[in-house]
Amino acid sequence: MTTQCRYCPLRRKRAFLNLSREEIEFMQRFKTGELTTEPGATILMEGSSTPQLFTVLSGMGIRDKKLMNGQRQVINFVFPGDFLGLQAGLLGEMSHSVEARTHMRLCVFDRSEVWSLFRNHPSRAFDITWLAAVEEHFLGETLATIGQRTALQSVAWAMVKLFLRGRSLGMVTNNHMSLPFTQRDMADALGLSLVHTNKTLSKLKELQLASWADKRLQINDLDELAKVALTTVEEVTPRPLL
Amino acid sequence: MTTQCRYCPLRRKRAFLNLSREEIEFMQRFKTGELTTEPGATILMEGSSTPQLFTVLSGMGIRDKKLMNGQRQVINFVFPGDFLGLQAGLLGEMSHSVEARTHMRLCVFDRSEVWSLFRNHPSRAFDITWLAAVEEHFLGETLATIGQRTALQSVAWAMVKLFLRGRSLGMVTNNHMSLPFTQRDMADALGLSLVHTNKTLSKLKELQLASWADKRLQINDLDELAKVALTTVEEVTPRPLL
DNA sequence: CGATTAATTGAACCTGGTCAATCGGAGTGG
DNA sequence: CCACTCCGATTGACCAGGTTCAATTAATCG
Repeated sequence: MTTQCRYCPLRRKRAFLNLSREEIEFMQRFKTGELTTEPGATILMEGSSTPQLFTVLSGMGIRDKKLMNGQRQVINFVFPGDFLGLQAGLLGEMSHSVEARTHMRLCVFDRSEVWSLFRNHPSRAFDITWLAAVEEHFLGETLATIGQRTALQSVAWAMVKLFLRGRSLGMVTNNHMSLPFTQRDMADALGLSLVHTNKTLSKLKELQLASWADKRLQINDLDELAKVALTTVEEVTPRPLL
Repeated sequence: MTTQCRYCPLRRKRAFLNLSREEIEFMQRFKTGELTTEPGATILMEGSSTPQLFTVLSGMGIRDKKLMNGQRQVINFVFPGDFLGLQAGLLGEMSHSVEARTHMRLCVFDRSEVWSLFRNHPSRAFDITWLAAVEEHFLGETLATIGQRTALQSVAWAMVKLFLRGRSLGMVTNNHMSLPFTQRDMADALGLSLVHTNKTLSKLKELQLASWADKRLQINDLDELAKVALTTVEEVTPRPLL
């Protein structure tokens, strides 16, 4: 028994734009089921072409890709509300994998319906493109981070971004939020070595800016952290939810 | 007097998918003019919200963004057929700038018509999303490059990608193509220093794999270069042209 | 001809990587 | 309940890929 879209708990969060009743009903027909996965599970595999698209209902994960010498690049971190599989849906093949890092619940859509969505529901098509543009925007920022920021700036930047994203989803209590990744995940996301990532985290803790232990992130001074990260604190703009 | 879409010289190249006559006529109505720029000109500015979208008819450029300490990250290189301004068109604001590196001719579209495009022409809307997905794919690869590849691998990778892109556009003659960027552009694209980029280029030349001088790129051994770059030689898939 | 921009080269230095060992917690089997 | 094993986190020592500084060359331009 799957949740009705109209009762979807995500829709109420201020991180997401509201849909009209009619739009919600359409998404309900688009939806073909729900998927539940355990931590560590691979939801989408690089190079594969799955018949499904997903929206994350709860839980967190990572997108990553591997190069032929075995190294790994974490593309970004997956949060509730994220739309997965656009690449497979449009290009026919995923360019990265998606792995669960916690228990996850996913809303499942049928890839073959994407075209009918474009044909019959331009506003939803627009939303998909909107999400793709946001993703592109974010990847550009990440590129600038890995390419230009120092290790300390990079780690600080990642923490600011993760924290703001979490806050927009109501996951923050008392400057704390759950961050169920490993230091290796973070290292591979920032193009740093595991060892140096660890030492950099120690330094941020020592500076009393932020600490991350036992899968929990605590931010002590967001503004100062952002300053170190060469960025500014900006609320995440509400996004469409599919 | 601007070119009629139906006579657009780009459409004939095998890098692009064919459109039906009806689709071409629609694009003709969507098109509002042409823009010509000189090398160095800024076509779109980071943070601005321009009323225009562009398709590159000829010439090359770069997309880049600056961080608050003055450093610059080149996001990628702009080729004929590229669609510019999607971010401003959808998100209302560009997250990066676009600068011309040669004389350029651009096809101009009106941003306010984007919505009508989604409403009335789902196949074109689909194409826009397709392009956004390709862009996302490419940025992921770039991320893996900057994050995981060594300097030699990175520069080799960039050359392979640029060469393949150029070849798909018919810009290659005898393993040569025009590459009107500076070493600084390349350095900022790969997150390397100018000096080290220069030395790495020397090494690739010394290895008889590729050389780049006087704005011309010459590839001597594409397969071997790709091997150094930890990648494979894959033809660029034909893309929609807007 | 001076001024500016891009490319090139050498040398010193340092951020961050590699290697290696240890620790602590969670799970597992005896 | 303890021994054993894994895995992630942590720390120190050493090292190198790549940065920074600095100087020179070459080409273009008013």
